[in-house]
Amino acid sequence: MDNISKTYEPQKFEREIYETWERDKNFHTTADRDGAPYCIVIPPPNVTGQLHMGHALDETLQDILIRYHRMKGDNTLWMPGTDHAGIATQAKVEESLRKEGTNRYELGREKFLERVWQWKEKFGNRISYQLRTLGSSCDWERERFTMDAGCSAAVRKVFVTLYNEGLIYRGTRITNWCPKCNTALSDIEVEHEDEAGHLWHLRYPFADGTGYVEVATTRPETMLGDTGVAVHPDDERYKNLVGKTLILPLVNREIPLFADSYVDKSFGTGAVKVTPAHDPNDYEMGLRHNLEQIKVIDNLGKMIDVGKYTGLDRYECRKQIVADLEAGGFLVKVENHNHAVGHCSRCHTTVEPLVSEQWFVKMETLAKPAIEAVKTGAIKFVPERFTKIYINWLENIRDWCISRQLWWGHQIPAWYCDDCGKMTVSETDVDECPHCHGKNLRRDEDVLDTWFSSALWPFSTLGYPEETAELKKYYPTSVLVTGYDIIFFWVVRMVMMGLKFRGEVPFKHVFIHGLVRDELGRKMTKSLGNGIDPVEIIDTYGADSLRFTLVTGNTPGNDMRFFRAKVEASRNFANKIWNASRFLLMNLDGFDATFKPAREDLELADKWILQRLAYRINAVTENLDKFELGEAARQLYEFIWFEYCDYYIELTKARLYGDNQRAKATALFVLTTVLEAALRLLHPFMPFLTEVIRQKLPSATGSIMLAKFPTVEELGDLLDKDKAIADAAKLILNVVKAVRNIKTEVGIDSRKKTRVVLKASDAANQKNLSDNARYLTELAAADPIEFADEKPAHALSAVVDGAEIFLPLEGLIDTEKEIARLTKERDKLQKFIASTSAKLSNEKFVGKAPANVVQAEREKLAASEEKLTALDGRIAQLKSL
RNA sequence: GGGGUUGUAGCUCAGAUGGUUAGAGUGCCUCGUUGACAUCGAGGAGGUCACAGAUUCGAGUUCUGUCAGCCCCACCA
Repeated sequence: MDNISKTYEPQKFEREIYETWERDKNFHTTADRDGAPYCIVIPPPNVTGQLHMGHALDETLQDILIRYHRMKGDNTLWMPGTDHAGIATQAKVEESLRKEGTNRYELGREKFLERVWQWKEKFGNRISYQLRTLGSSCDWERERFTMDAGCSAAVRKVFVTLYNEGLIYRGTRITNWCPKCNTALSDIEVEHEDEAGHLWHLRYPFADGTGYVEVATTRPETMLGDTGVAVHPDDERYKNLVGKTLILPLVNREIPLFADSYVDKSFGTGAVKVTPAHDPNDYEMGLRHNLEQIKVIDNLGKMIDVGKYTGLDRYECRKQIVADLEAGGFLVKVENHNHAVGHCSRCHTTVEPLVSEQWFVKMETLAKPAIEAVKTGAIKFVPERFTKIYINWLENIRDWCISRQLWWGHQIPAWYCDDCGKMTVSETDVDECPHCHGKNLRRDEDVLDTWFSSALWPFSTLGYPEETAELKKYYPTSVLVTGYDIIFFWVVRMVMMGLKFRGEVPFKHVFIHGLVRDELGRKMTKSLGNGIDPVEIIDTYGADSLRFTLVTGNTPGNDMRFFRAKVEASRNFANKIWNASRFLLMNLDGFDATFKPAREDLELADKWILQRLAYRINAVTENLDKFELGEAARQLYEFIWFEYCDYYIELTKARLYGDNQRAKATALFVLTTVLEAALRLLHPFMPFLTEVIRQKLPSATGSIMLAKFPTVEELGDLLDKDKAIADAAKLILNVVKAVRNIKTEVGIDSRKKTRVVLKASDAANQKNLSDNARYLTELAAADPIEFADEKPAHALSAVVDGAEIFLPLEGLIDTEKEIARLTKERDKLQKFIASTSAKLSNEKFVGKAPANVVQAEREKLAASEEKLTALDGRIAQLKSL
């Protein structure tokens, strides 16, 4: 036997074990291998930085599913990789440039991209290291990156195809613009937040001097770009005024008063100033009424072409405009007004709607099949409630702005000819205009939204656009594991692209998890400084402890709170397993490992633990198949700690320390068999611990991660399914608990040997107790044990289903207290009997409830009445003393 | 404005298809180092399952409403 330390010390073996697995290529598979395909593509972590606790959860869930299926014999592939995360990574690198006192424009595009690639190398490696630390069994030989050659080829092919089919188009539109990131954004990259703002009421005079119209606005600075004022066509207040001309204050531009049913009569004054160049609604109205678009805010959020305001920041300009309006007598009043304001999801700057030329994906035709796929069940969400969120979003989708004015990303494959002015979109680079054969071509400088390449991830990683063996074998993948926060960003787009380009859904299940929050339930963020580094947790408690913590104590799809006390509990569980194994190994030392007991060698305890094992195998398997990973983990916790350690190990000690070699060998065999199976069941959750222990067991060969996942069938003859075994065990354990209880109530050490007198309720129970009396001695220090028909008067007592228990403890018995204790017990029982018999005398219950339920109630009642009689007799006896 | 979700022991949370005398971890109290484990063992206290109705023989579990918290979506200036 190896020396095995007294406590669980994961730092001593986790790294080495992972290296062994990787060296032995245990993570690797090939398409031609046997087994049903099981494939997960990793949600590629952003190369912006290192992994956080949310990633640790995501990867743990995936690794559990992957390891489970690999052990089940499936041809299992976990595709790893990382995402270039265009805007996010670029922002990080720009920030570090700022610290060096330079910027990307000074560096130039080429040099800047070199810097980003260096960044990518650094954090990409860090992420791989973290994934390994966590125990992730991904196929590293297949690691991918959203900007590698293969993914780039996929992006080009998809872009060109969609363009040729008219599903990608270029157009001038009003889009969300981040003045700080200096790029367009898609709708979902804008986060709306309620802000306390103001509603300014302004007077716009009529050109003919007949008075004025009062408008209300939350953004007075945009008035510089106003080209009209709109009212509702049915608004009586304005009906006769529509068509008149107004003079825009400060600017003195003539603008029309017109009617549009978009306007809400009940809001503000019922009159809206219209700024087509800087508000999406006004933009639409502007189109309907042929209004001029006057751009007064530039890409950086500064005012342009507006006289004395030119060059001012938009908020600075607001102050001045308000002051000038007030001075001119145009400001009527200012009200407080809360409203939703859009912010850039990356840098939190207030988004500025701007008119610009961008590339879009037409969503409607792509969205329809994506909705169908979920409605028909081709894709199933777990938990199911996310289906609704997904469908609802897709049914209200708008075109997707995919161009970004960034440098880091997939550059758009479009070229403009300076000679003929025509555009060419091509999969391969273009150096000659196909229209005029001119050579003066400029490539579109924009890059694609990072989610464009992510959308192709399930098939680009499997080889697309090549028709590879992997693509044939593993697509559609089995399950996508991700957080609910990126359903819109990523899941829907993968489904759309998968259906469009493969004709099949990209995955059959979407397993959604929640966020990992801090101890107080707050999001872990950099600004709060409340993030916990998974690697730090792993260093102190081990990866297995972290994994177990992340997967237990919450329900799929719900957020979880993370704190160290939880990890400590998991670590203690690991330590428990460690020590149970240590106990076994110490006893196994020098013993014949090839011994196999006959069925007759097994005693009650053995049969019982094997029954429990069979039960847990089923429970764990069923729960894993339902994605109830936490429940599966809980089953194992209970089995190992409460059944295997608390009872079974204790019940083998007499045999292990006794002289009967065959009995000892039998106990060791069952101990080993059950532990080994439990380790395999637990392996997906705690891969390192289970590997290191199993390798020390004499029976095991090879890595546990390639061993078969336990089945009830493998127990074969050892498993005795007789229900009498469970009943017998239940009686014994109930007596054990009762004896222990009495002892501690009167202050006797539960391990101090005490004489116990038993009175069984019938012959079967009597036999059971006497056959297994040794167990009572081992678990409750009942010694000697006697059987009697009479109730000893001077004794402490208890009643369980099937037996009365007496502890004749002369000198320790306070009769009054004993009566009180038993009376309390009696009253509780009486209450239960009252409610149960009421239930049973209710004809409706007996008539309508299922027969088995009624039968169960009858049995409970009978047992309780028997117990009550015994208790009453006992109390009477004590009172007569 | 629409949608989702949560409200169970001091704290963190489990409790499919309605039927247990409602559970775990942690914390608390009492006791315990005879050879797996004090990262432990034995025992105990602690909950009218947010509130009000409804359905049912029976509801923590289904439905409706109320209150409270959280989240997502949303172009009322």
